[in-house]
Amino acid sequence: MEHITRTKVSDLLQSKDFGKEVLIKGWVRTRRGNKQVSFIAVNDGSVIHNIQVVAEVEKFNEELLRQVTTGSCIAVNGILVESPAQGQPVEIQAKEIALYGTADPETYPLQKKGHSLEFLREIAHLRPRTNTFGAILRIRHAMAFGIHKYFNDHGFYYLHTPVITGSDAEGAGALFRVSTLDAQNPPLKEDGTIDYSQDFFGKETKLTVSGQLEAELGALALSQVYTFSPTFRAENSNTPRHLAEFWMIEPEMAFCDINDNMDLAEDMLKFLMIYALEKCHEDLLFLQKMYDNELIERLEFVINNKFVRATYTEAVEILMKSGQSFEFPVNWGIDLQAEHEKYLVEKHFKKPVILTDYPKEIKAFYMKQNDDGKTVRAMDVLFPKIGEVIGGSQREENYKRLLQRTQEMHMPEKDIWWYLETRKFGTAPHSGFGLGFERLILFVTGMANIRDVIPFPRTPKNAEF
RNA sequence: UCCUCCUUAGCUCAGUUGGUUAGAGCAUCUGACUGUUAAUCAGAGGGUCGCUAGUUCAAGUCUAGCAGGGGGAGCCA
Repeated sequence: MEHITRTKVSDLLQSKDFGKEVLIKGWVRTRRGNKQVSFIAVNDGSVIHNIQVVAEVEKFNEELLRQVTTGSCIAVNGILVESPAQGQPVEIQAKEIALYGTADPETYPLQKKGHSLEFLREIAHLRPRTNTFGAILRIRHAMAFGIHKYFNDHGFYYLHTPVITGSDAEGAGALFRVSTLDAQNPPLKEDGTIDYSQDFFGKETKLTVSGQLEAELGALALSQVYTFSPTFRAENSNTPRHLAEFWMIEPEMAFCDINDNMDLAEDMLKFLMIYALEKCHEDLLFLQKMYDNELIERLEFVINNKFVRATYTEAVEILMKSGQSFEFPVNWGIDLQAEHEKYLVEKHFKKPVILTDYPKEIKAFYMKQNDDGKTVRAMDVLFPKIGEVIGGSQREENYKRLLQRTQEMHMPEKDIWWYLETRKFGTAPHSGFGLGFERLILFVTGMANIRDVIPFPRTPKNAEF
């Protein structure tokens, strides 16, 4: 059996080496047939399609064939032939079948027929074996690889930012505490509060919500860096667009203003859509057929249209003149709600939109203030269907103005003295943004729930697997 | 966290005004079929109706609480 090397199913399906002896290994999707012949569909995850193994029943041990059931794992040695039947270009005439692992058909939860996505979430340990999750996971890989490729090709350095942080500097939401103290009986200070000076790091530490502040430190030395890292939010968010643990991509560029920043965001997103269409065409076709019949059209739409750029103030005017009745009334100064963003993207502009120059009160302390004294150089990229996919800004590089904003927003200086020092020592104009990786994957796969685009989702009340 | 809907067989779902022994399709098992494609055909097995309490002669069905899940909203990426 092991005298030749294994070939991946993806390679065999394209092969024209008829008559050649091959070895495949994979998981059985279905077996059907009659007393004379068995057809075994085998998938090894290399491609969405299965390879059909044809076994003449009389040549094999009856007990062995009986155990080749949906979900079992086998190796097959045989001859690659052109398939005489419709449905597949090639198939394997089996000479030898080895069984690596059986799967009791009475208890194996995956059927050959479709399952609901909700049910598959309950068996996340097995759902990678479905066509849907095979496709999603291959696309997810391609997008991760594409992101590294894009930044590498554009002269960015991949900067590894810490996952454990001692500051809540970005203020992006509730944090998970990281501690080795005895939760039953923590050391207390005289005032009854927990004494974190006795904790592992000698201070209270959390899981990061963003690598941005550290990415800025990198940009102010290497000019162009990016992070691609897990981030954590302890918000009790129960929506199809939020995870407690998700991956974020954060480029940060010195000598770069808000317009350069927008150009980069648009160019990178378009590159990734093109990359997906090129590298994952069959998986996208499958997802389009099963879940979202406008998927490829939507990806091409993003590629072929220039993103609309408008200021927050212009957007507010459009919304006020729209005649729409919104649940949240519109006036200058409000944070735009999902319904407002949806109207702008899907009804008014009908294109991806980048909004800029938001009121400083609703944006983070580090964003560069405009000369009007009211707005900051923020930018949000809004996509159809999923809303905000990117949030970014030009950063405040002026030490005094940044310090003033940290004080106004009650940022503890002791936590971010190092960040402020970059503005004291060789400061430079710089910009960056954050891209939620799973939101990107939602858009590229056409999936509706973010729990279905990450292998093992972490959400409130759910850390199984 | 708020609003709303859902929870019945392994899966997807029916189940009438509360009323005898809770149904279907698929899956599984058995059998038939000389090349199948979500194969087809025949038969069989499979259920503490999410949990707890209550109303009632009687609860899958009505009420309350709890748990889990979906959709919408907020927080955001």
